[in-house]
Amino acid sequence: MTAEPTTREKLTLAAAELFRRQGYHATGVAEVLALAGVPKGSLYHHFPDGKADLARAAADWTADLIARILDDAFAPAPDWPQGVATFCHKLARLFELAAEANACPISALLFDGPQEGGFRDHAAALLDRLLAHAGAHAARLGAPDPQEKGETLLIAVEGAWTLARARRDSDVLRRLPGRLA
Amino acid sequence: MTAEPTTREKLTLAAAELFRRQGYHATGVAEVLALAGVPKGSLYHHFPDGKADLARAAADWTADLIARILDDAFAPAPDWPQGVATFCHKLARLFELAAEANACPISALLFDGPQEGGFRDHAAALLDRLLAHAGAHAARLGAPDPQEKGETLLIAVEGAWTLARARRDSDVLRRLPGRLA
DNA sequence: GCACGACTGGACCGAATGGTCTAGCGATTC
DNA sequence: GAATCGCTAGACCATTCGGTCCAGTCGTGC
Repeated sequence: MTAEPTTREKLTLAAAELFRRQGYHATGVAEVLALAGVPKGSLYHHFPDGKADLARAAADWTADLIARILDDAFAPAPDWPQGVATFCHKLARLFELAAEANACPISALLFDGPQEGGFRDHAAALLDRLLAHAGAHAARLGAPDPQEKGETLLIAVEGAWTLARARRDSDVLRRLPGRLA
Repeated sequence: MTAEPTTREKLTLAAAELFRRQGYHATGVAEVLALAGVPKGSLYHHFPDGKADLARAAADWTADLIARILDDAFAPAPDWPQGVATFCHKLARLFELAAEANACPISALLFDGPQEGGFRDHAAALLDRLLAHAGAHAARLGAPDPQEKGETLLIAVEGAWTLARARRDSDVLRRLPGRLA
């Protein structure tokens, strides 16, 4: 059974959703609260540093999400190219879920955040972990130059998402595997 | 001789700079004013719609800048791959100019803007013009499938800039031509 | 059933934001 | 040299922002 999400989870999810759609600075704390259905007091109980804490939690949650999608795509794949294909399709579906104004989860959540407090370094570390994750899958599947393969995938996905966003069409993401071959 | 920039130009430049570094929403009008060295009244004289107008002007200016760099790189190139190499190197230099927290000019200025008033569509149109521009160079240089070539270049540049930003190192951009080959 | 601590609920606050308004400056024209 | 007009200058304003604070509530251990 799905347990009722805790207040902390509700806040993290709402923040991740809104920060991705509108960006960190364009989103008010009140909006997050409204979407989560949680009063202000609770936020500052669970996240003493307020909005900045929320950004960190949302970034962590999103990095986990991407890592999970990465695993789901590559674990059953017979080789690297097929894993890439599955991964891109999964991302395309993720793109389509949020029809309006959906920035790339990775860049939006990792780079639009509080300017102080080492958020930037934290985000860079998360990205490096994702890169290593992708590289590990490439190595496991026997792809040559796995590190580079992972980097290329991430670069391509990042760029393709931007284009898809501009066009409001996931097609670029869907056709990315062909372009990478 | 270089003419003294007009107030309008000073404001546009300052806005483009700050919006790119920090994002639209994270930048206050006062900051733009301070960097431009212009009082508030002048802003609302030249840009009646205030910050939103500023975003449009900054986006236009940036799109022109990228188009100019594109032309500078591809005009003297003997073939497409060499043009790509030059273009990437020029972008890497642009990256290094703003040492701190520099988002990709394209995505930052085109996608982080006012939510109302068709800014999004305007930005999408600018991006399409850039794509067409790149495609035209590819066609002129006799590259096969020029439209696709242009798209691939833009996707790669967009993604590579993101990675470069995370690492604060333009290396990814510099080595992009090799990756594309 | 009482005491306690974790958590919720929301009124409240100072600061900062984007935007308005009007007085005045300086060049150009008659 | 007076009138005009494009533009500058910055005081001022309403609103919204993120954040604080404390009274109340609920579940748990005694």
